[in-house]
Amino acid sequence: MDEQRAELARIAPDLLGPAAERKIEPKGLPDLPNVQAWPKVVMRLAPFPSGPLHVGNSRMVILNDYYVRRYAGELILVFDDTIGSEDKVLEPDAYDLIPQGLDYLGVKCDRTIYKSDRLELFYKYARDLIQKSLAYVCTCNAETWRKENKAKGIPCACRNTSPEENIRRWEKMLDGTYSAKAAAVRLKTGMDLPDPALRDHVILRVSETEHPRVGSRYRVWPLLEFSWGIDDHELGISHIIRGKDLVKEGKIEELVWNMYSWKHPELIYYGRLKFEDATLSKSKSRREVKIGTYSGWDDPRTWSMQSLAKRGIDPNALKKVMLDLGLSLADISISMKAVYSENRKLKDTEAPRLFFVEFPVWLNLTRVPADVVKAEAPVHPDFPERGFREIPLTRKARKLIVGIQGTDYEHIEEGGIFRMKDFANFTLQKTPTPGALFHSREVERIREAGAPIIQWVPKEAAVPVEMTLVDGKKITGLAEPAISRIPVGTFVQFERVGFGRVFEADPSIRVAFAHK
RNA sequence: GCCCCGGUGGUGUAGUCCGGCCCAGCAUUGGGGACUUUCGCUCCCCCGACCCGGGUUCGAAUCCCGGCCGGGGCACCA
Repeated sequence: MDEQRAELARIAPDLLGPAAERKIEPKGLPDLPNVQAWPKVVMRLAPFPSGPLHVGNSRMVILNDYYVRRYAGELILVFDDTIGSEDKVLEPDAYDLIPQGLDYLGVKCDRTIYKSDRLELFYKYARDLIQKSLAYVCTCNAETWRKENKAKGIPCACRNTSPEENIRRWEKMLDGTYSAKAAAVRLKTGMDLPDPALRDHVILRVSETEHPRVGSRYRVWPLLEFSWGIDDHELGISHIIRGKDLVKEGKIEELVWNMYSWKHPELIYYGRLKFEDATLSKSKSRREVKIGTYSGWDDPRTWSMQSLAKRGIDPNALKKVMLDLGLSLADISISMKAVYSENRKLKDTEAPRLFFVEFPVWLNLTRVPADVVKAEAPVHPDFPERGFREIPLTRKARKLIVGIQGTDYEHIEEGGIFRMKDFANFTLQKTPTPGALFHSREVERIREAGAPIIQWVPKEAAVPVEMTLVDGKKITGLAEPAISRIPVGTFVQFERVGFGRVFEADPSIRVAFAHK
């Protein structure tokens, strides 16, 4: 290699220079294509309001927001609230839940638009396309059309009817003569297209379903590919970043743009994203929230932005992970561990430390010097200036009892030495009424022995705490008294247990577990 | 059946367009260690990858051809 390079330097030195100086693309996300062709980068978020934003949807939001900021562009929130279908149902609450999720992510939209306000616009274009014979009203049975026409690439009789006849049929769709399924508008994309998925796709159809915003004012609704074919142009969208589940729709959009000779927004797709440790199902979440098996839209099992906020997940942790995925078209499967790792880095320094014991085994302590009436533990080990939490050691009927984690009790052998963190060293007595014998106070003794240092709670002052786990299960445990002075909303660390956020203090303390 | 898209360590990603700065970088996970009165944070170390086969070339993760494997579309859903 070096020899070759030397040889090249000898025979053609000028070839080396430019190569060496060639601009290396910055690491990270690529530039947006063809930016110079647009007066301004304009992008859009187009959620279907069927529920709150969840971790899966967040990729779309984060990516679009990132690029809009990078190019100082404009971001439009467009509720893609066409009528949907039997399994894609509009959820009225989503109109509030989605903006809440955007707030959590720190995403600001320049304006908000509702697809359901724009039906007349789509009708205008539909009529125009029909008049130009670029679209037709098809009254064939959907299933037979699929089998006999689409699959075989054979046009149906409706395709060749006159524009006048088609306008008459169009009026019948609007006035209710045609009921749902009886007729639909097809775009003349071409029956001879090699890809059957694209052949004369339906762009508007009849639905009698009531809409949460506009009620039953409209009975003809556009499909995504058509409404966006129009709106991406009408709204001046320059760049579209979305999942590759929409590439077929993108192709149909392009056909619409071509029919009107409109400039094409740049289409950028990314692959499917799965989480190894999170099952994302809006319809299931919706069901469970409705019947009350989930605590609400902030239940951890929904994986909604609300649920992450409740658990104290920093939105920047999610953003970091999502941006790290880039714009690859490959389907990927990642773990929430990546988000948790970022979150720990971001929030470890702020989290006050506390002791929490889930299934306490009560130990009767003996030979603790009488002058020991409290223990002091740092609020945060790396920041002594934040002070200490006091853990009172109150005797009752001359007994001093503390609780340790059942698993710790199991793991420490009879007579084994261990340390109750920030308190003292003991030897364990696995007698019928478990106890522990005071051994010493110095932590050095434990270090030398390599013995465990565990968390504990005093029986007399322990505070009951309910903790919601990631799987929705609620466990009840006891925390040290200092937790009573922790404000609601604080991200805390239960030492040796994990991080969580106090989301309620009255009437009792409740914590949402975040991660280890 | 017809169409489309992917394939770099366990996971994700950079590099691929414009072949040599790549015996492949980064992050995370896992393992080990330092620090530490937490199984946290921080720091250090280690394990670990270009799907396969041809071809072009002085040189291929990168270009060409052929396979293999995987994902997806073919809804009057978004």
